[in-house]
Amino acid sequence: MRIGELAQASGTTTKTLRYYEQAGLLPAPERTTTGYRDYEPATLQRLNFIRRGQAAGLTLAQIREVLHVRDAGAAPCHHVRQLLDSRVHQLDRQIADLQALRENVTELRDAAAAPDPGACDPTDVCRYL
Amino acid sequence: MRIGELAQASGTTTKTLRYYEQAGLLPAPERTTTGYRDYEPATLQRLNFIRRGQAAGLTLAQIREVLHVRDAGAAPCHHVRQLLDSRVHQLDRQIADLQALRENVTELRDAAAAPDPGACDPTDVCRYL
DNA sequence: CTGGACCTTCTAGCGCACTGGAAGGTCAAG
DNA sequence: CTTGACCTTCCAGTGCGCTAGAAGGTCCAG
Repeated sequence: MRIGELAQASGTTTKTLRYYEQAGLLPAPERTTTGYRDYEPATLQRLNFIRRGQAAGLTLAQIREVLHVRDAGAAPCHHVRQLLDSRVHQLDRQIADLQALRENVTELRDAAAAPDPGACDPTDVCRYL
Repeated sequence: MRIGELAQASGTTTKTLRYYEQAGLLPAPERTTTGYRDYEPATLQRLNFIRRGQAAGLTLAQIREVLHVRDAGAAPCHHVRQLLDSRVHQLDRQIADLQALRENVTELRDAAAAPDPGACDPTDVCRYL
């Protein structure tokens, strides 16, 4: 399987595949006599795993670690469980932060929407922010 | 007011102040005869405005635009109102996205927490993701 | 044999908001 | 006079996940 095929099959680009290899997410594949990369079909599973990890908001570094655990022969279940758990907590924090921010920005916007356009203080930049 | 003083008064660093100048957020200040930057006290207001804008999640590019409107002599109220309004919508989208993601990741995590550690398919990387 | 699609490596850039460090000038206290 | 804190400019790097482009080799259909 050449890189272009794999790119198409996995819905990514050849650039990205070479980048993943260099980043340690994909093992260096066999080469044809002329130097072309020659991937095993199983690489597709690996790429799908990477995509699922990304969809869950994991970083490539985290995904790479899971893959390395797997490559070392161990079942990464425990590791994955921990990652997902801390990701949920992180999302909770992010959501709470954004909601608080939304409150503040909404207040500012409502104040700015109130009719009183002439009262801006020349010594300040803008009384609405 | 020298750059170090201003940095301390505004709770930032001299590096950041020079960066803001280069990025068009602060006007180039006067210089002493020996080349030191000599800021007007009003710069502190400007920096506070920048900080409030950042706290609302505006980018420096957006803040810079508001400042330029102000510097051109116009009241930036309308512009600020629009920025805040689109920022609220953006936050709504971000929050909704994160909440949906949280649902998905929680499901994955719960599946991973279910007791059945031996059933991993060797042809796949991890059945939990 | 030619053309075009594919492949290779390499270097460098994106956006964002800084941050670090080198090499040098200035200022004030002791 | 020296020390150390401050200031100057300039260049380069951070993290993240790619993306762009150059210069060249390979493969296959017509």
